[in-house]
Amino acid sequence: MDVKTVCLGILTDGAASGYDLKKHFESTFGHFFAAGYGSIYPALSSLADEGLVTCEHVPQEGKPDRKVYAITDSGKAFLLEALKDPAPGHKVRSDFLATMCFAHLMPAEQIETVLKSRLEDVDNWLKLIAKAESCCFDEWPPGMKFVAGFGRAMSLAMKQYVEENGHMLTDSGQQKAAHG
Amino acid sequence: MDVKTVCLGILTDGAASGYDLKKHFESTFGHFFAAGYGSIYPALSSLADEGLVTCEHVPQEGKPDRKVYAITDSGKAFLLEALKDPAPGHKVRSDFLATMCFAHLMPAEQIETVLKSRLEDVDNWLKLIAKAESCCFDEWPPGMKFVAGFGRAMSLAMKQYVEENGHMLTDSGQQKAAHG
DNA sequence: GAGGCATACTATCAGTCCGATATATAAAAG
DNA sequence: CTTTTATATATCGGACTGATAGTATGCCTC
Repeated sequence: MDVKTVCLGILTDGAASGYDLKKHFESTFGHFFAAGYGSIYPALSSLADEGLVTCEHVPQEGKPDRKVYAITDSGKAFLLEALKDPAPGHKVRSDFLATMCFAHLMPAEQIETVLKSRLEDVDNWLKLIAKAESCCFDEWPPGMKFVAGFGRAMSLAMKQYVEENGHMLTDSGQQKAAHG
Repeated sequence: MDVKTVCLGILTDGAASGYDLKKHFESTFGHFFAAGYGSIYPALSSLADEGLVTCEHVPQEGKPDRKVYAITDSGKAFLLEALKDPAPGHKVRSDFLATMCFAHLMPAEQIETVLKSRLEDVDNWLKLIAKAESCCFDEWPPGMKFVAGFGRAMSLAMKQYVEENGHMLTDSGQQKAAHG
């Protein structure tokens, strides 16, 4: 499942520009599938080349043309085929956990800063999910509701774990010993 | 935090070959920071070029030389500098959730296959974490214990959410309607 | 009314990473 | 006797990330 395929999926909900797609990624997909302009624009060009989407140029005053992309029948067929993967992956890439593995090499103060920033980050995700739900929940297909709930459940679990176990990293160790 | 930096961190625990590092990534780091040979070997070459690690060639009969890498003082300094990032990220890239967003385009049977495979995957992670703990828990620094517990907490939360909410995706919808 | 910032819209590029693949040997399993 | 598993190395194309860049409008503040 690459960015191209996800763009195609979003387009099943209506035509959109690259800019629109980016906002969609930020608001709804951000917590589990990030994509920036550097992925989206090449993806759309490539989809258009392959005939999976059409591109309509909408001139605007003073701004660059809006390029509005719409999915085609062969695009829909391609998407349904891509959705047949029986075991789609779920990967985590955590600089946070990689850093914490080496907590014994860090001063306690630095560790606390990192834990705090993680909790702030989680709160931002929770707010983002709540915001997305408050605006569109009733219109969402069941899948989007499932995914939003998933994001909330994982965020809450992370928050709870960090709050209850963060002390492991700063209690009793070289850090405290060096202190007293 | 790139693969290079994590390799450097692992080498603080003793000299190792690229092959050893790969096993380390699989057993302990796998659930939050995956890396394959395609990342590890170039990382080690580059670290050696920069003088952050040394490389000792150990000849072996019938097999290619073992190249054993050890961290240098400037390597340690580089690592401590890298660990100063106050807000290291934690990213999820989930083909699973991306697929579920479009569950309304999929037959119920396919959805159930996907959910089942996710639960199996979670169980594998749990087993992997338990195995790593059973062998090394007492020797681990606090950071590794924290990280293993984190992995378990998140895996259990995911399992629970999928088990309790998976029905949302197959109950009441085009799928059931088309059925009856 | 000048400066700064947000919003709207496009796009590219270097660096990095991922997955598959290739090569070679040997022991263990079937 | 053939396949699998383990030990070890390494490369390559394609994909993705994060930063950067350009251009125009409008809003707020000093």
